[in-house]
Amino acid sequence: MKGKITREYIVESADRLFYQRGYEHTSFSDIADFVQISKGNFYYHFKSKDEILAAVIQLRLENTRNMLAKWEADGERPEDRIMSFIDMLIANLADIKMYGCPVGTLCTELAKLNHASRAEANELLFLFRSWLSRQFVSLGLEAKADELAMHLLARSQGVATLAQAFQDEGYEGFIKHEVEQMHAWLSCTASAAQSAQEAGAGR
Amino acid sequence: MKGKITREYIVESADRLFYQRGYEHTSFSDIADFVQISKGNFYYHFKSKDEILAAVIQLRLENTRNMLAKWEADGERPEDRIMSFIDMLIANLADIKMYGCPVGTLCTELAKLNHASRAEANELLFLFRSWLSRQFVSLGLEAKADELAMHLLARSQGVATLAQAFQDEGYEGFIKHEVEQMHAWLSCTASAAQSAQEAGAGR
DNA sequence: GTCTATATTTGGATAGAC
DNA sequence: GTCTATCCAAATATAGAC
Repeated sequence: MKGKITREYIVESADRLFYQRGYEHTSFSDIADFVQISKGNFYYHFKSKDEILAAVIQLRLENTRNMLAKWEADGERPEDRIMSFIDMLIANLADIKMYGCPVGTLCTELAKLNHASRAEANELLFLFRSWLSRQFVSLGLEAKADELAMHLLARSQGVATLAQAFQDEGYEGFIKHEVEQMHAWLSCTASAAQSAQEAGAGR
Repeated sequence: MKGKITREYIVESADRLFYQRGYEHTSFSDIADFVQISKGNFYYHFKSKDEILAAVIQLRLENTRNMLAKWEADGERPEDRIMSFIDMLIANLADIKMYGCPVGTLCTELAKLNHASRAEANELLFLFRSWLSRQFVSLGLEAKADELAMHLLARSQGVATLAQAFQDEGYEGFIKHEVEQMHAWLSCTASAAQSAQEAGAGR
């Protein structure tokens, strides 16, 4: 069962390295060095670099699904659940400043490479989009749910991009400020939805 | 003076290729093939790949400065000028769907590569930021000008990222819808600034 | 200024011993 | 399952002829 462990360790390391350095800029040797195995052994576990990328994306998909399920279980109201999404920017502040959003930067890179795994990477984004969309539906905003989901997703992507580019040249507290604004936007959207529903019920 | 022309042609071609395929993923041969010169000749004009990237960034900086100056000259009110920025998303719709934002994607890539020219690429983003900031100052929003500039910049970056990732899977008219919302946000911000100023003047 | 030819290095990938 | 040794292709870069 040693193989299982090594394989997992490779995937986790590659995940981290791809995030920090980018997929193309991370070589087999980089991963092998990090995991401290020989390149030959590496190929016992993965036949190609594409294959390891596919494994990394599968791992991320799984982790993301678990995270979304947890948010779903933990958040009482839909607003609370959406808040979990927004607050990711704060929870991962340090990493985002250094390496951007792991999902967005991967999708951007694979798009330029025209890589075979591009669609799977986009599925990561889509997971967030459809999850957010469902939350907005729960808020009673069926008609605009997907629009609102895309809007919020776009804003968090934009914040991550600028946070990484400017790092500490961004005005102090840029991310926190944007997060606060997203909170405000969400409260506004949620309460508007509620009064619309009450008005509908009162008719 | 043939050299001047060739050099310029190389830089323009590299600019385009770096945008479409990414910097690291574009090889010398790719550029040489595109320009239809030999690799040997290539090195007469540029000693290294880093050097050509630097030239490409300088070209983009120059083009950006010219564009901003034109917007400045053409737009009557500050709102109109800011609108020019927002409408870039529409003007470059097709390219953005295919390749994302040329500035954002370059900054993201160079950040991961930890590339020497990273700071110069960021300067491109900074050009937009400080220009937008000045427009908000003209609107009478000195105190919040940089915040508002960063906010708008982030939103346009986010829209570009999602537009590229989802391409036609995004709901129909995603970019246009977001642009409309940015217009609305801008009108709202501008008129609030105006009434604040009038209230101040009326005191 | 432009070419062909070639050197150098790196990264992806394989063979075969242990 | 892991290693060493090696191959191959691609990419950066140089030398020298025209």
